[in-house]
Amino acid sequence: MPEQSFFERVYAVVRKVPRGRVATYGQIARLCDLPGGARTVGWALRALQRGSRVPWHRVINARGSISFPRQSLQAARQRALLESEGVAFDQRGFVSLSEFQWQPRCRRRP
DNA sequence: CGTATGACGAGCC
DNA sequence: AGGCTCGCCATAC
Repeated sequence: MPEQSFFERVYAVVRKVPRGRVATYGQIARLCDLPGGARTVGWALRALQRGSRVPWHRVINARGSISFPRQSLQAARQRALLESEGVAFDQRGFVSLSEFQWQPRCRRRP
């Protein structure tokens, strides 16, 4: 088995984020054993092809907001997808992480 | 192989 | 609140 790239590890983890929940870029990086790799997670998601099974829209930034420019079509699409899953945005466009952040049950211990 | 690139994050103003 | 700097790091070129 060839070693999977960091991107592939990111995709594997993001696929575990359940409907109606969100994760942050930094959270995904930590779950991939690369603390500080938040930007690289964004790079990985950006590289996704249309039609992938990776729920990229469930990944938002550490402040609970969408990391696309406010008025962009991408931001609107991501928000619509999240809202369709029941994720609520406040008046400023923020998601309450304490309410919606995904919390994996078990972690592997080396 | 050096430099550039980002869907980031923490801190500061 | 909103915007800036700086550190971060796997890929892209």
